[in-house]
Amino acid sequence: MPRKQVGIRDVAAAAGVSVTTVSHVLNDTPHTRTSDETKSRVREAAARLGYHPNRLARGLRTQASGMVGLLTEEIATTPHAGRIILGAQEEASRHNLTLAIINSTLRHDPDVEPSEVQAFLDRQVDGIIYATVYHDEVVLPEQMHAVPSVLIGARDRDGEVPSIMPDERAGAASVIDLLVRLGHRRIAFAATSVDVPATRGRLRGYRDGMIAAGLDPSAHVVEAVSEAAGGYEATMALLDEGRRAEDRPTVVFCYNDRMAMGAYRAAAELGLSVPADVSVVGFDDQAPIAGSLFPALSTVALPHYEMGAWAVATLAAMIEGRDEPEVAGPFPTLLPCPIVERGSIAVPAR
Amino acid sequence: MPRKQVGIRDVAAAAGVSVTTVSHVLNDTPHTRTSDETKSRVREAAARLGYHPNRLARGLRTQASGMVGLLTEEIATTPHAGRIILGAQEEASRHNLTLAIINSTLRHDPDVEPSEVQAFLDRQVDGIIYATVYHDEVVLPEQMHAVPSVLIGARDRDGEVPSIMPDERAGAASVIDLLVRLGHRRIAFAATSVDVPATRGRLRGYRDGMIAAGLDPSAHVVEAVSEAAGGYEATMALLDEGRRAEDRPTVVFCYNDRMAMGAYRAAAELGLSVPADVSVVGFDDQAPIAGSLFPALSTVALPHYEMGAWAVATLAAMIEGRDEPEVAGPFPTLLPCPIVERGSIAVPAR
DNA sequence: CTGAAAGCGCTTACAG
DNA sequence: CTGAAAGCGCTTACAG
Repeated sequence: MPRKQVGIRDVAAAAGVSVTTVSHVLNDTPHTRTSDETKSRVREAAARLGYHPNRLARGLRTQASGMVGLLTEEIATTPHAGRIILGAQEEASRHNLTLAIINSTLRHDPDVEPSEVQAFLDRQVDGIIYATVYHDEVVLPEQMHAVPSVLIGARDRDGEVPSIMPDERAGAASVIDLLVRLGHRRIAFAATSVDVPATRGRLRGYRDGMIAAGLDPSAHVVEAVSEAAGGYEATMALLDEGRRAEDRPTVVFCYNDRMAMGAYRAAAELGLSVPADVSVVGFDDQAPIAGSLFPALSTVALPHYEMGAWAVATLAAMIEGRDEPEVAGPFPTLLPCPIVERGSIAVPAR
Repeated sequence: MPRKQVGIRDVAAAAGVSVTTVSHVLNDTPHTRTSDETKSRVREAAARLGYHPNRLARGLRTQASGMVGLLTEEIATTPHAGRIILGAQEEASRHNLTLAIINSTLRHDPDVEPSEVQAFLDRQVDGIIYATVYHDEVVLPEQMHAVPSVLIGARDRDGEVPSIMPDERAGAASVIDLLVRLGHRRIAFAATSVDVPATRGRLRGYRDGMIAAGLDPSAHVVEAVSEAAGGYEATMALLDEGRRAEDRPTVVFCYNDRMAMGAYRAAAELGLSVPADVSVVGFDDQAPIAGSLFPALSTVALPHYEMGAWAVATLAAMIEGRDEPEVAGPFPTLLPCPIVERGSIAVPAR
């Protein structure tokens, strides 16, 4: 069934020229003159025979495989990994690169597994992306320096590798700014205690925003598990602990969308309407929650697609030896997390 | 920085043998005798130099790249694509294959884009997987027959290519069976009208189950959009349209988990408790909904990981020329959709 | 038991 | 303006 592949020699024979000429014409090799007549004969023959250069052979010869490797940490458990892959893949296509993927199992130590990097190097990838979401700082294995590398979601402990992270802190602060401008003053934060970059950044951003507005950054902060159940408990504690209505927070800003789901339920049980009685804000813009709640959840989006695309674009620049600004640092580059306004925010009742 | 790679010649020189011998030893070539002493000298030299064979060069020589290509339709919008990729990748690792990924844009016509297949063929992939979720039948481009190919989530119109799909129909029927055994009789189905394989299969399964139990398969079926809002409306219509409690369905089985989310809200607004007053069942086991609702949603899981793994395993068998049962057909192979029981089902109140 | 040599399908100095 | 030839790093008949 795999009928013999047509090679450059077949094209050369059909066009009555040498393989050298075919290569020059098809690749538009610079500093090479070929008569227009020969060129069109070659192109016509290539098209007629359905010739497609063997990228393996070309890669061996040029020492550039045209492949980049994406190592994702626990792709299965990170709901947004798909968008990182999508961004990386589409950017790769634009650079005529192919994306290879290896899933790395989640580890407690932040070190990248050398054997997984080696699998890519055996394939002669032109560059490697390591994408993590659970560590803020990782140690890269020696081999990773053999080719251009970039990091998504973490910082290289040795500071040598370009990296990019969402600016969770600024994203959280911008939420407070928006709420304050709407007239809110008693803005609660349902935090969580797991020690990952996201928890620290979002809490800091909340505090930044509160302080900038001259509000007490710790009056309305509670901690709970980062799931719907935790959001429920936190919201119950925040809204129901015998407070008079005029002391009650007018907004519950949740560490993530799952907690916001629990906040909705708590509000409903307390007979409070979202957003008329209490506004709710999430973080992650996690499908399908954000759009499936009623009212639809206002939240902060993570730039997953953009990080994937940035990683490949940066790699491409490094591979081509271009000195793009993103290659220069300082690292990590921080990407904005835009607020996605839906129906769960209103001006405070009083 | 990319210090010169060590090649097979370096190993040969270090071990004092020919490259032929190095190749034989490292690959355990059959029908080849090499003295144990030479073998260990070669292995030691390879280890000491950190030699890793160039897979590009080997692929060119053996005409087998060791890569399989996964073409996914609109990975970004299918929440479970990640698990297909994970299953495919882990199975690929087991076969010493590398997974390359290209995202295909969603089209209305069910034809695969030839240029995307060609991108893989240019890379000399040993096999191609096309994964779709929106079409039940696709037309494969001519080129796809150049290498072993398999289909996920759709059937090849020409019936030549092995394919696999979730058995949505049997999954839905098994839910009815479970509910009937618990004592339910008035089992409603919140259907949807979009014409994709999943909608038809699930509705058919519901009917199969109802008929098998001697129940009326159309008394409690309503249609709505396949989102939370549709589930809310459907459930409202089902539970509230002036029915007496003894006519009211005791279960709302929803086309998908998003609709089930809306069903919970409707029940809450009607003052009905899940599952004491009404049981709710979803379909998809879509993270993070199923586990974030309270009570946690009983639903039907889609075997995404398994389909990804099956695809690569089948491809590997075809590539190696083995006649595994899965290569024989008939197609499509149907994979079971297991029920995931959580807290949203109870025995009916009366 | 071991090795010299051809060749996979390209690109690229280099020569004419 | 065009082509002969070397070589990328391997594997594999084939010979000894």
